[in-house]
Amino acid sequence: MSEAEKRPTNFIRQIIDADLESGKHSSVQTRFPPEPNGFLHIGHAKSICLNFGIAQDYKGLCNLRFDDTNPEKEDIDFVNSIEEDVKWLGFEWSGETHYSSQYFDKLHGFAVELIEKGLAYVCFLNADEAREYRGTLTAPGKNSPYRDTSVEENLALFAKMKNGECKDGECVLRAKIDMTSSFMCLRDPILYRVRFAHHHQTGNEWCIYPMYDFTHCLSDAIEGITHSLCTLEFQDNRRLYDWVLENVSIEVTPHQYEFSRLNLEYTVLSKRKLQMLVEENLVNGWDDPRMPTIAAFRRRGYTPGSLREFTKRIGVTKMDNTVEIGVLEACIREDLNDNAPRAMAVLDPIKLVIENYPADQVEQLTVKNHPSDETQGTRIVPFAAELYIEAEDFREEANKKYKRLVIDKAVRLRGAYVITATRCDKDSDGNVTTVYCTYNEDTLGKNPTDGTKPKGVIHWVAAQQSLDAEVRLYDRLFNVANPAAEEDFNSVINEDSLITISGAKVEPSLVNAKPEHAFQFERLGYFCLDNKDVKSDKLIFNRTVGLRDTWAKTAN
RNA sequence: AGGGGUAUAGCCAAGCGGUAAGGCAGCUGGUUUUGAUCCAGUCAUUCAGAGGUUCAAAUCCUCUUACCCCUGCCA
Repeated sequence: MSEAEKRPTNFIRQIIDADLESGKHSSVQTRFPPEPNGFLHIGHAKSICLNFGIAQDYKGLCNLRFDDTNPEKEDIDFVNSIEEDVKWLGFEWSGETHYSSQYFDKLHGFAVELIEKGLAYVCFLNADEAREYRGTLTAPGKNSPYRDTSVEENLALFAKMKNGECKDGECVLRAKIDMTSSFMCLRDPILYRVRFAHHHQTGNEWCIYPMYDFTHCLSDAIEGITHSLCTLEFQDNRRLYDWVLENVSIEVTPHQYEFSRLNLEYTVLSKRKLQMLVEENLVNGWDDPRMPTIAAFRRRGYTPGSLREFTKRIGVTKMDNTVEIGVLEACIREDLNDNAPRAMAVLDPIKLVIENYPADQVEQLTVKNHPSDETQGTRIVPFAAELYIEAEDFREEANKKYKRLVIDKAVRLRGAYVITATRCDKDSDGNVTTVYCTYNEDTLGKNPTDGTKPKGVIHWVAAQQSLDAEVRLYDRLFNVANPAAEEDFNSVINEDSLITISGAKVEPSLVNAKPEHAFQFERLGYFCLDNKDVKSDKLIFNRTVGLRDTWAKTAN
């Protein structure tokens, strides 16, 4: 990871610096704790880079821990995809993968300890009753009628819960804290619920499952986490996090710190909403390249480094924020401009016939793979009398601002000769089908000897030698900057978020393209071979991102 | 007066009592066989607002305002 040059600074790193200096901690231990109930998205990448980045920079460790306390919503497939995504992003977790479910025995023991201390009780209030007893934001709650059950009886009841003698939802184990607290999460929060569900890690061993607030802090403590980083909505929960650790017999090292979650314009970043997009078939799965998931960015041609750079640029604070997609695009363009080999592709081909070029001749031109990085070498590109060029790169007539092919005007064919258009053919609808031109034989690698210099450069492929390709052009999924605020997604979906071009022509060297490895199709943007779909008769390319286009901006 | 948080440029974001970093976006020029890249320049007399302390305030104090989060047997 070469981006380690300048370390980011943020309030969490400042806390760690202080903790290290004061001797509160001698080393740093973090963790990334996803629930395996969906795919990781760019918001998770922020957390991953924060946690693993801190571990790297401070020579500490970072665990990967699945927070798997809700078996009904979780799945082993998500465990696998999450591990894959973290590795792909370029991080290695400390030791084996951890699971909160590994600690179910210990957690149970701590629950028993709380009961013995008179700090937890089994409550038979149903969900509706519990809600009533809880009170509201402005009104205090009232004590459960089961709050004063004896320790002995609570122990027996909890044992029944554990032994499967209570029905689903019949009762819960609650902490005895304060039903009048202004922190709602301190109004006797639920620690355990009864759930006869098969768990992807523990099978049918348990029929009671611990809640997040009870599990997370203890899992952190068990693993020796020093700095437990989470998002802002858990700020209130920190009081419960600390309460549990203070009231149980465990060596306490972890402290929770909260940072703001990432919001990105023109997309949604909540698992629930992403799941909705998948289930309603608004996209083609979690890894549809229009999704903001790690898997989707990967499929689209984003590099791990570009995503890491993005998380570095957006920073870590406690301020609510919505980042413009331009920041993300700038990151991937910067990476790919330096590293993606160039190639030529024509998305909307029209024929170009060079009338003074020998009809049966094919030249094998040597073309640079990168305009300024010589180390990327060269490749062979065939040149012949019949080529394809982009339909929008030709006009019969145009003003001086149009720097492409116009009748009686010259342009450079990228990496080849200077040509001058002479005439064109059109179909019955008036669309240009073929452009005729002459070429200047003495312009390969140099400007015309008459001192003129063509004002434009256009890309091309040789007609006979080119390959057929399908090209998928992606754009933002939503038409509004903040789709999450919308009640109905369907009304703000961008109908042009995917444009499939089936008749593209690409240069022959692209037979060797590898999935996910982006090329710059000159003058068009960055594209990579799709890593999933395959067609026998043509290559399938995804557009990662277009080139910056200041001309399009002023033209419109 | 429920509680917990946050306010610095269009969007992110440094700053931590000594006179407003940086990135993205934008705007001006220059180079260029990609309308890309690259290069140079430009872009907050002011930090949500009002008071106060100080030689000195985005930084400290007081009040006000706006926005976000909290009433799952989700995480």
